[in-house]
Amino acid sequence: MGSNLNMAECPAMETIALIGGRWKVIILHVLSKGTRRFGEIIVRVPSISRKVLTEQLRELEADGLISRVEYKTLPPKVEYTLTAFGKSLCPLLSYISAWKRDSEAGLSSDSL
Amino acid sequence: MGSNLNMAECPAMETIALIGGRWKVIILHVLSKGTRRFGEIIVRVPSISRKVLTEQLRELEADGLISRVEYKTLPPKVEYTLTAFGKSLCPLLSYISAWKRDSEAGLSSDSL
DNA sequence: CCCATTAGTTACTTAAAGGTTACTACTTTT
DNA sequence: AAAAGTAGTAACCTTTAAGTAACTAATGGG
Repeated sequence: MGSNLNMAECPAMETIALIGGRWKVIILHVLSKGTRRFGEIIVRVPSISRKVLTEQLRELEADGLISRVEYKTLPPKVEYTLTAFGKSLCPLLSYISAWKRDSEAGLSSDSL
Repeated sequence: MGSNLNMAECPAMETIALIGGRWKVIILHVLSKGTRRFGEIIVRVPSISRKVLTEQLRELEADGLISRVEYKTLPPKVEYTLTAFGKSLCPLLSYISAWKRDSEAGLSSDSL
């Protein structure tokens, strides 16, 4: 408590807060391929529980990265889609992935 | 336990694991300006405790992002420096910051 | 009547992260 | 003798994240 001053001054930290959840990168990646239902997401994110998936989706929604549309059919159907804001994250995630793969290609990681 | 299969397949998640610690981005930012001693880092990272700073530095060192050099003088002196691998993160952090600032510039965030 | 289906929720437990306070080591300075 | 300075450690506590298992709602099908 009382240590969030830094956050406010550090855009990189705010971004990490947005995508730093245990499963958020994978969920975002799944949704980058298109709209998906709850059940479609869960089978594509191995070993996540329904409770945790629900939590992560709610947070992503609260942060404006995804939208949730509920159809009042039986059985229920809920669709999740990246918002424009969420889509704007995709190049960033690609960049992050690419950095990791490049670093594994051995350029500078064996300096120790 | 037993859910790390995904991590291994997701470079972006591995990167987040590297820089996702509560203070890592700030610490990396401080060190991007040059070699710093423990006491110099702590005054530049407001409200971090010595214990937590030590922990974060140890993790960054274990991940190969920074190096730690201890001088056996009195009083003690320890210097922390970004490795080449750590330096390779700087452009990525800039990119992440820039994305956040751009998104705040209002382009797509007001879609809700 | 009972089962399946979908998208959850509830209650509970465990693990990890973060934080506070006090203490240590060793030498120089007062 | 006591205090200052540096870089920590140790013991302990709190908060947050994550995970498990069982349960719900509403309806169609057998």
